[in-house]
Amino acid sequence: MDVRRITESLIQTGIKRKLEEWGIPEEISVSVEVPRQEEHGDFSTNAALQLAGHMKRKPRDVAMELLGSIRQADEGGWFRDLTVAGPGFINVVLSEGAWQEVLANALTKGERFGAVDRKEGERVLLEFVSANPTGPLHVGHGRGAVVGDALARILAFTGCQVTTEYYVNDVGNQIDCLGKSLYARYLQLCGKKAELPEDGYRGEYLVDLAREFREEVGDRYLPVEEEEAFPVFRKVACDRILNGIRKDLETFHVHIDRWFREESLHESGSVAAIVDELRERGQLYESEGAVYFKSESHGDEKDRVLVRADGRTTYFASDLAYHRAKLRQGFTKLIDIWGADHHGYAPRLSAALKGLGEKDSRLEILLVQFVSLVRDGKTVQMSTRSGEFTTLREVMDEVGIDAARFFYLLRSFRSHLDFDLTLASKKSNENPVYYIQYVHARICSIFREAADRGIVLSDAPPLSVLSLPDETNLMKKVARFPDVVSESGKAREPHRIPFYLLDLAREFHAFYHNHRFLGETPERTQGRLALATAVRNVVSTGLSLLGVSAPERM
RNA sequence: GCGCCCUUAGCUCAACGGAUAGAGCUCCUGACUUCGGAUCAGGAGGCUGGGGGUUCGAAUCCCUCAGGGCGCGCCA
Repeated sequence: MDVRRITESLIQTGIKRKLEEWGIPEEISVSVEVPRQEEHGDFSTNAALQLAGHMKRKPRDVAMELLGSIRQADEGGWFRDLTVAGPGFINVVLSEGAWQEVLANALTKGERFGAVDRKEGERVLLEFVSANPTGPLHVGHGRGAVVGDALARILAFTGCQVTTEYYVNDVGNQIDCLGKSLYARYLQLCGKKAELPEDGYRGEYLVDLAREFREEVGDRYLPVEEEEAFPVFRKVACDRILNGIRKDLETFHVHIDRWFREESLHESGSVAAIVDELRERGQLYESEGAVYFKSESHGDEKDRVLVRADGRTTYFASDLAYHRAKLRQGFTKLIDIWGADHHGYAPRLSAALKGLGEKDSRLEILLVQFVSLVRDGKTVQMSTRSGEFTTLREVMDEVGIDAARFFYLLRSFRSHLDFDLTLASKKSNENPVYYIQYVHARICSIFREAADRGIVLSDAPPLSVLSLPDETNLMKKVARFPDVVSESGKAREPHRIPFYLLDLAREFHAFYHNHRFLGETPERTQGRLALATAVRNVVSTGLSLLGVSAPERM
């Protein structure tokens, strides 16, 4: 039950009737909003402002007529007050009964309040992290991981069928280079002089890995020819690093349903097939021995190589086969979450889907901007190649899972993030994550105290006693939750939820300070405990959508 | 050079084309004998980077300039 939806439909009904009367087709977009200012009511519509221009009438006059029609449409007394304000807005105040009805619904639904149960929701494949298995996850990957995971939770909660997937780039030059780097490290440990490849991976983790491997196999690969030894090292490096990544994500409570290996596309012949298909569709041509895809004609800035002069396919070819495979599995929406450094790649992929005759609107690419770490007010420098980077594991250890996830999600992923390690690791009032968790702990504490006093919340608490402005305001905040979650999912903006929760927490803490939950009249105590229950449920559900725990004690 | 993203309070950031641009942190001043002070109340802090345009209405859309980030491989 979404207050906004109910309100919106009543307003729309009223407007529609009036439009029919006036003989105006409903092509004008009319919005129902939650005003920023409380004095402007619970909801507000700009309908009259939008219509007045077309009708060549004064907005306020149009508003007056619409208002009458909306009032008529509201047969059940959902609205308490309708007024025309400012340049011609129609402001709406809901009746107390309406809010109480929502609260009752929130109590019935419990932790499913705000959830959408849809049998045939959109089938979404959400692909994220997909970091090359050439090193441990760092703080940048962490952001993509949490954003993707939270989005998956939000979409699932709002009625989508979501599958999460990690695309493993386990073939190609970079993996070859990784294998060579590990091989060099191994030889070095065996006391042999060996140089890392020019663009090799210099991180300390490969030395550790080489040591671990040598402890298992000893010097067995010392006399083996490089060509023979190399594939072994490549596989060992790739597998073990990927294993580390799996563990990191697990620790971080990031859930991946499927791990999709690039190599499987080669094994199954999908890559070759996609090249053939594009050739049949007349999308390819040869130049200087290489095969190009005509991506420029589909909106990319230039044509791209699919097959190199030496006959090997490019990463782009694999990626095409990969996305085609995803679409063939019946997903109606593919969401890819990429690091912002890959943004130039997006037009190429959409171009390719068009070239394959697919609707490119089924592909949505979200670009997550970079993360800088800040400690004690100073930026921590990072560089993957030199191996000087802060790993996700280190951040989790330093600030904790809850705080790390929360800090990642508190900002729009479309903007750069300064991750303040000093602040995030503080277990004090400066740290906003505890402000929210404290609401939950506090309410649990109230119920512990209630139990001690022998007070039990009844199944049908008298909600009509909740008539104080502070009580109504808290109810209103609770009632917004379904709308916030729904919008957060539609806009692909998880950060709206932490902001909402901070807002709710503020409202609750203020209420707590000014009123008592226990010790009033029995009816009032029942009503307030009901309200507290609803707040606790919303906080708990909201935090779970972020993958953050809701502790009973802190 | 070309392309994409960003620029909002001292700092970090919000704001579905709407009305007087909001939070947190920092700084200052206050509050509880009660259910948890990881709390609450108040104050200070802004020409939304500059300039044009569209609109009844612009932080938001368009153009332009300036500053910052990131791309522009037969790497992935």
